[in-house]
Amino acid sequence: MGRGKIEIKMIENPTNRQVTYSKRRNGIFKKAQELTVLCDAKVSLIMFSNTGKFHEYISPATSYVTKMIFDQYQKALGVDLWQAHYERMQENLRKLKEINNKLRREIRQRIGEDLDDLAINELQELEQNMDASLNVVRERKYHVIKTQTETYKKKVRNLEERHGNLLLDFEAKLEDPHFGLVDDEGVYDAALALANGASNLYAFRLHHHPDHDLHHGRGFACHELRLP
Amino acid sequence: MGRGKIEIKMIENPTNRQVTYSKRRNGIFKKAQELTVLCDAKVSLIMFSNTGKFHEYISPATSYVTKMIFDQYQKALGVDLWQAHYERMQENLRKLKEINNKLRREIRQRIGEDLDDLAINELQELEQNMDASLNVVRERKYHVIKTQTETYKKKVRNLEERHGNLLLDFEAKLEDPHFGLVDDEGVYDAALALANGASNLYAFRLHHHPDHDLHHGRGFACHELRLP
DNA sequence: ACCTATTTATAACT
DNA sequence: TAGTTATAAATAGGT
Repeated sequence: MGRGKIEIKMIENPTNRQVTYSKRRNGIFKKAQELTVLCDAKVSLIMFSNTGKFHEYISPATSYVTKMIFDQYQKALGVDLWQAHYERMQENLRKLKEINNKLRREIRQRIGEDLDDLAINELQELEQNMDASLNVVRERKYHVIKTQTETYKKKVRNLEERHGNLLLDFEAKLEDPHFGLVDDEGVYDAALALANGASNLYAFRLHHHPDHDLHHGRGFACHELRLP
Repeated sequence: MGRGKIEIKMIENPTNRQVTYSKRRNGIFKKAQELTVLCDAKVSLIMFSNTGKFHEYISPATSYVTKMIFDQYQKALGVDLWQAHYERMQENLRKLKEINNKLRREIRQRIGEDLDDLAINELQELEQNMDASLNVVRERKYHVIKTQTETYKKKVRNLEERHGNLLLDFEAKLEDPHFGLVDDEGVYDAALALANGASNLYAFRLHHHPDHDLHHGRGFACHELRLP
């Protein structure tokens, strides 16, 4: 898989060999990593280049069973393949902590703390930055409000229209000779039942996550659709 | 690389997972074998499926070297300490990553990104929060500007005063009989030399980082103290 | 390092 | 499980 097909035999040119080693090593590591994720497998991959350079990929422990089996295998061999992994983990941990601290500091400054060691131009920059961001947030808020308001308006209009149609329909039926009704109470109950039963058909579900809805919006919907 | 692209995440269907494991395992083994030949490398590849099945590829002449190196690792470092810390480290790592993501999200929101999944009340809160923070930053900025301006004012006032005293002193000396001077040119030169020489004593260094100074502040100071 | 023509691996299907 | 094939991914050779 490349510009040309190659025969699988030792690459004589040391430079090419080194380049190929590096590329293919990364390829294999990537595939090993994918295998651990895709198939919940445990992989230990250790390699030495012909120049003696050492590289490895040790998959993190995945499922409990897999880890146990792997541990047993290690025990049997008396080999701790985890050592290098541990060191890499420590390095990761260190880096993450560092990044974390930077992030925290950035947030603190954006909350208005920790400003003492900012120079005047840094302060100026931060202020402008925050001002711009605030505008973005404001615009988003207005957008959301506008969109939601329009959505609810539409839904209410729709509901009202359907409700009105129903009542018209019902009235029409009242005048229909096939629907002669005995007394006022009966008329009232029937109308109520029809209206209520029908409104279930129009109960609107909000499409996405419930958290996405305005509280007042949900309250409204519930109220409109609650049965007596 | 198949009929469709797949996401790298655990394959839920056990049958598919098994099939993929088997195929990809063979793919990796093949690549490992090719690497040993092409690049004269030593590879040790051990894997367990999540069902506990064990497979390995050990390139010729590798296992001895590999074992030796790992034995050395073990000897050099207290292996048992590792196991005790490992679980906690993993937990730490996980938590740190989680916190990191939260922090990043918070920052992104405060930068005005990632606002799409905020509800209207959350947006409202964010906006108020940012507004308050922005005010804090502004106040801090004004405070810094005010403080620096006053400091510079004081320094300038001090300089002017000293300079004035010097000139007075010099004039006094001119009138002193011990300092009889021959001609106007001489008087002028001497005064100039004294004034210039003296002003070096009062050249003020800004205490902190150069970046901390107002640009106009620096420009001003340089101008005042530049020698003719 | 990066690019891309080509080969190779493999996902979905049988 | 083994084979087929359309497509994604890896990479050989080049810059």
